[in-house]
Amino acid sequence: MPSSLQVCAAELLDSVLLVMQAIRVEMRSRRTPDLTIPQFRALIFINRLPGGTLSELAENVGLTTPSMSKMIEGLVGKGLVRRESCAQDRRRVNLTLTASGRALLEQARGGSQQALAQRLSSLPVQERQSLVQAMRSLARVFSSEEAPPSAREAKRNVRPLKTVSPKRTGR
Amino acid sequence: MPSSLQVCAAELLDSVLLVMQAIRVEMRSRRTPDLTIPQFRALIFINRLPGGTLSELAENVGLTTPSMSKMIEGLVGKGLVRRESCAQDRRRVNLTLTASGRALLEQARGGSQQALAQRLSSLPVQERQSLVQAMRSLARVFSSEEAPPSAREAKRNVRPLKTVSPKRTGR
DNA sequence: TATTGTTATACTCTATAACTATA
DNA sequence: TATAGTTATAGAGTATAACAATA
Repeated sequence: MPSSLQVCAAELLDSVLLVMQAIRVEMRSRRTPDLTIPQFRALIFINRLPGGTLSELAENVGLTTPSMSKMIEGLVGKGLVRRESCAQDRRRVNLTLTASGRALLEQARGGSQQALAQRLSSLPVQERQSLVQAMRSLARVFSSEEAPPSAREAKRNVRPLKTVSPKRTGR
Repeated sequence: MPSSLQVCAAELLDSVLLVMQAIRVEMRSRRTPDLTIPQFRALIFINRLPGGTLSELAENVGLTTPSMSKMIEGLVGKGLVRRESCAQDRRRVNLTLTASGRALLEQARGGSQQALAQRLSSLPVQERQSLVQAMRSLARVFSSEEAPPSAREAKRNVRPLKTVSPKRTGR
């Protein structure tokens, strides 16, 4: 049944966009919108892999290294991230969260989680349990460190292949 | 079991962020990054509710009306959206997709869907079926037109309540 | 010479404030 | 007077290009 895969992907796409919107609304609704979503994702990454480098982070979040360097500069300035040059290779930097960074991450995550929980509360318990199982399947498939080859290649090679850069800036 | 709801929300949050990242990577990887994600979401909304107004769209996507006005100006310029003043109330505008707009939306959606399908292909069929069910539960809970009261109130009221606007611009 | 990260510069997105047109 | 949308202006985010420091 070849359509099953496409149907599944379509349903996933729709639902993820819907849920993501709820997360955005929640993040915007805070009195102090402490974090942008890219910053949120950066903190999540650093928290998950402390001591990672700028390049790794940039690739994961999907920014160029100059942009990420600037973002990190801001986060260091706010005391959320610690940036230390690596002992073995002094060109690199090691990124870790400060206590404030961890606290803010937990707060942001908690707020989003709370907003989702409110919506989910209207689901029957059984459906919630199924949902948890499904989310774990998703996490397994999407969190693999090696991204699908096509995506990675495309991401790396698309720019060099272009002869005239169409000035696609600022997302 | 009160923790179950929180666990569910936490799993959902993690997974949605992961999947969203895959979608972003895919959209960025195109030769011609035709649409930003906010533009993508605007087209989705207009497609779902043709004839909607600028304010409705802005609220749904989560932009101010001036920002949305500018975005629409661009989309109209590209021939993707049709903007007509409303007959009953000539202050309002009715937004609809052009044929090109629908085509581009389908293309963008298809690309994202394809990227997701590639990841999902490694899931056993049974897990995919469970996933589809779970996504339908999610869609049911998150697509309700009346957003949870707290979120809507927060969104509307937070700015007027502030005495000193902390210049939170540019997301 | 190659690689990691930063600085310089420019452009896009989005916001707030002020305005126009209509109700 | 209140409301829908636009225009004016400014700030934040991100990109490309050029550079500095280290390997």
